[in-house]
Amino acid sequence: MTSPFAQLNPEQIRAVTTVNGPVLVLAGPGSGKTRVLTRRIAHLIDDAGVAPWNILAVTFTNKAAGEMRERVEQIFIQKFGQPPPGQPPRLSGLTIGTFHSICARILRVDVAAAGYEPNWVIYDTADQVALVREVLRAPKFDEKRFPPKAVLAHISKQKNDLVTPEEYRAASYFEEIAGRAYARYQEVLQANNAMDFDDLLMRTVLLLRSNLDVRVKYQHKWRYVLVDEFQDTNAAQYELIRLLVTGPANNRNIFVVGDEDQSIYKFRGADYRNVRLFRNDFPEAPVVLLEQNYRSTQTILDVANSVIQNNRHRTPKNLRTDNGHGLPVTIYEAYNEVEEAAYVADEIEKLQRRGDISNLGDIAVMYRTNAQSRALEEAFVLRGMKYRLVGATRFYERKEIKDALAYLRLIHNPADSVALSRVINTPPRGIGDKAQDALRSWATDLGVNQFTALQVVHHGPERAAARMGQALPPAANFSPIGGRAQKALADFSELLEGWVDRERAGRYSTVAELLDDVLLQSRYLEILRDGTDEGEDRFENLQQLRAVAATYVQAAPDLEPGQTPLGMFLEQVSLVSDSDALETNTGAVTLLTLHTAKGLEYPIVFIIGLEDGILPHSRTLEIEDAREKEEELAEERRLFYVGITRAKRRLYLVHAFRRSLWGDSNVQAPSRFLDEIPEELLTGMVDKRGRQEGSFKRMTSWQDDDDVGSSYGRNPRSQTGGQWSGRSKSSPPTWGQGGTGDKAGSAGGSKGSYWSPGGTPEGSPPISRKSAAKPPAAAKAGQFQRRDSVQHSSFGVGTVIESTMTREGEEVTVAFPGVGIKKLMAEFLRKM
DNA sequence: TCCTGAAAGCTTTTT
DNA sequence: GCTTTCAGGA
Repeated sequence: MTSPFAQLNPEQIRAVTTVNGPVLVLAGPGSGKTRVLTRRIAHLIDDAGVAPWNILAVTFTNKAAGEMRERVEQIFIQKFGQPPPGQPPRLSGLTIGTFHSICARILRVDVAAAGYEPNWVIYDTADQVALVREVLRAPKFDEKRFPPKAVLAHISKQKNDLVTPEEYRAASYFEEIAGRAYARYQEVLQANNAMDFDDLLMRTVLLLRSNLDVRVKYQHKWRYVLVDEFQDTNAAQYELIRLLVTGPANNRNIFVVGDEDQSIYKFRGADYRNVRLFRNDFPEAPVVLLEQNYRSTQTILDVANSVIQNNRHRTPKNLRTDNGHGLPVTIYEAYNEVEEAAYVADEIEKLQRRGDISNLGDIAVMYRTNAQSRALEEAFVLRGMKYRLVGATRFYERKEIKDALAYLRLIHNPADSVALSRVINTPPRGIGDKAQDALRSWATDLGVNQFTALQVVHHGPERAAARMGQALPPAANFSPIGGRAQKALADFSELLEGWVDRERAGRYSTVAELLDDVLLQSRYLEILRDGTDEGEDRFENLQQLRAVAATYVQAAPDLEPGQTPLGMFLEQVSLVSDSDALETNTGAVTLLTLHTAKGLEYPIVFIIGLEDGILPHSRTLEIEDAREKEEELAEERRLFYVGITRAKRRLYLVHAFRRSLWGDSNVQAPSRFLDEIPEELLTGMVDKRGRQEGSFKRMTSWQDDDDVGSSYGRNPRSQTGGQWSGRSKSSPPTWGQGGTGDKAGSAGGSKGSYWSPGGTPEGSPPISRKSAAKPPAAAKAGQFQRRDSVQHSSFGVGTVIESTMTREGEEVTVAFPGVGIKKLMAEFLRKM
């Protein structure tokens, strides 16, 4: 039997085998830290005899948690062979998860101690903004000039720093207003029986602080705590783990792994100085440095080193590898974002042709902001190259999904005013702003939630009070709502009560059945499926949601007491993110932001948009306070560093000379970070003269007539001809339905089959009916297909990329060589 | 109350 | 350039 440590180097073995007490591992990128974590878990269980249920491992994403569990299982399979069918018994009870999911789990059990009802729900960012907006609208905040987002950011920061409304002290007028909003915001959250992401952490910490019994319970439960990506923990998260391993039991078995240089979540409250805090709080902890890199070539590491060493206040590391030097890093300046994307795509084709890669899945293209994916997508679609977009339009942020979830959330927790506001008039049912305002203020007067007020409107005060078993104040006898609005509200109440009653009675055996009821009886589907492609698209998304909902079954064995399938489903969809579903080896190029790239690796990596204003981001460059600016710049540099160190074999650094950024096209200076890379590590468009003069700015090869008096003395290259036809205003490319690139035709064949019995009242395919009512184009529906050659009177001959049916008729997206990508109505095109 | 067209605002990054 | 919000008319 081979030792589980066979593949570890001495540094790693030391980290793993120190069983008791705190350990701090400072791990460079690609140093096998995940392996160290998994080996340690295996070692604890297998060699030190620790029970799996006494171990808690915290990771940064759910995906990382899943992978870690898999890898630990793998170790045991290697040692003991395949376990009998079912869970490997050796690992049952082992807890691996994100901070948020672990907090949700603690709160699920002990939420009453935190002052919540068991059917509480989690608010996402959009819900938070809606709630802040509502709070700021209240009369006592007559200053409307405070943007809800800024106020929310401030509130969020307080929570992440564990500053309660009572402890809060304002230092400016803005902070004064924000502080008052914070207090009110927390009140409303609690009244709604809801928590936001920050609450999950803060309330758990407050619970453990105030309730010794609960704290001791978890101290006995989790005697060994491991934390990955420690540099990205915030104050609340750090306090949480401190509360778990110190105090009454004081086992101090805390094992943290992190890399200061990869801290990229400051905006979320993360503070890499937690590493220093840890050293203070656990002075006895050995510090293990992992500097050996198993991922990249030495050249890539040298580039990474040369960049990151410009940050101050860091523990210097010397990244080294035995992988050899490999190829120099390629640098390329594109004319604009269109050519940038074309270069990336062409280069990938070249790599493919040369056999440098076996699989498109070996390649990742990384960028600072999600908006940058657009040009890439267009280039990839044009070439028929498979790609996979991570993030961007996130599934759970789509309108129809949020609507459906709001209905479910409201049924689960009728106190949820945000969900109620979202669905009360969606689809339109005659409850306008006035009626909603009346309901809201009447509920406030009565001191009840809006669902209760709705029932009073519906049944009258006596029957409503009897129905709910709740006494109502005398004011309940004087409803300010009458006429049409009353009828509309009563009808809505009837629907809602029906779902709530049936759900509480356990009449739905799966969450999908409830969802079916909701979408049909609310006539949501009927309105949604209006015959447009977009409507069908959204319908398909709902089908996907339904598929997930169908797995939440009433009789599930793993349901915890007091927990319903609906509750589990809602918690799950709140805590899961898109990148969690990120599969590897899909045979497609991965497009992702530098942030989501953390923890991943690819043989070939392109980093695009390396310009001042993009990376580092303009928000950073605009900061006036010098100190703050330096810190933010350092964070941007770390982001770049993270990107560089994802690459195993080849790295491309790409920037554009011009870039269209919200409408206007601007000349872009190459990123200042590029100046930090020694020339001998680079190949491609490196201009010695320019670098001697100290700036990349002078080495551009593009001439631009906007740029009067500039020193761009050279001729523009002419290779790609008229691709951008002079001024880049020419083709602002707009794309189909907006960001559906990640869908990849997933929903199965049952299109329109279920839900259709009552889904469209006529029972007929709605598409033809509705669009037939519209003039000419519909008659020749769908006459164009991808790859068709077409002719246009002024653009000439082009190739169809996509054809979509809209209310107005067929809309065709065509690539015209030398002109660009155009979206046109079918009647302006002739098939060739 | 709802729909339409115009205007404003907007973009870092994510659990 | 795109999306959300606002104002005004049916």
